[in-house]
Amino acid sequence: MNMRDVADRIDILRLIAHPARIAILGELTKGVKCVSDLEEFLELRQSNISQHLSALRLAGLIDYFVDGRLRCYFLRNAMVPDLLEILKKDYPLELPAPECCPVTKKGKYPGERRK
Amino acid sequence: MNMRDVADRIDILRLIAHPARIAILGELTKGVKCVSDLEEFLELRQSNISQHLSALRLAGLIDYFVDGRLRCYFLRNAMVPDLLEILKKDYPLELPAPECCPVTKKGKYPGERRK
DNA sequence: TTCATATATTAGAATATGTGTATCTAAATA
DNA sequence: TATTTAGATACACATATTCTAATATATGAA
Repeated sequence: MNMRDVADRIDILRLIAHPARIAILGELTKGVKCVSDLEEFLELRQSNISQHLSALRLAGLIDYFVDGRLRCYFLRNAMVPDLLEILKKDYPLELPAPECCPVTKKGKYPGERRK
Repeated sequence: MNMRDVADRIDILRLIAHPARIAILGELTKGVKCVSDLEEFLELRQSNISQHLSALRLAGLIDYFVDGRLRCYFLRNAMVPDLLEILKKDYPLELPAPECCPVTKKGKYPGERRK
């Protein structure tokens, strides 16, 4: 895992961070879906869905096979289910503040500062 | 966890999906840092770092306390470490395609289609 | 006080992103 | 062959994001 990979994954993160694309990926996580399946539960124009699918495919997150005039999309990237899970996971509302100090008030910088 | 929460988290995801902000959050995951600590290892103008910090704080991801003229930032959101971990985690290059068909080739739609 | 330091804010330009309309192609079917 | 259906693509426009430069503010030190 080098830095380039991390940069690539940040690009992927940015691509995914959109409600329609999250919804699409959520469906594809459950199984193969063709575009008209997706149209049923996304309140978006067909062309718009197609555009999102195209972007996701260019990024290598999904792919499709052809069945007659259907295009059957499926998930290709293993990071996606993990990301979707985090979006649903339960978290504490806030992490505890460092002990040294109250939040957004005065405090003492803990440990050594560099330089 | 309702839909509003998911939408909020997608917003957070979008905010985080930026190299500088990932770097900042990565540092804050290790501990409290003030702005000039961050300036040392981010190759960005001070004002730009300040802008990123401000955005992250408005979203509730981080907060700070004041130590003299330092602002000491720390992590406030528990989803962040999980996200950062995913960015570093090892994944198979590609998920297996559905058995029914070769990728981006002809195949048969698996199971029942709806409608 | 005055100065230096640490950080924030503002404004604007450049660029990227999202979406709609219209059009296009390929496959299935009458 | 002509039509319908499933889906993709092109273009235009609005909006959002990101960065730079300049300026402002607050604190501690001289």
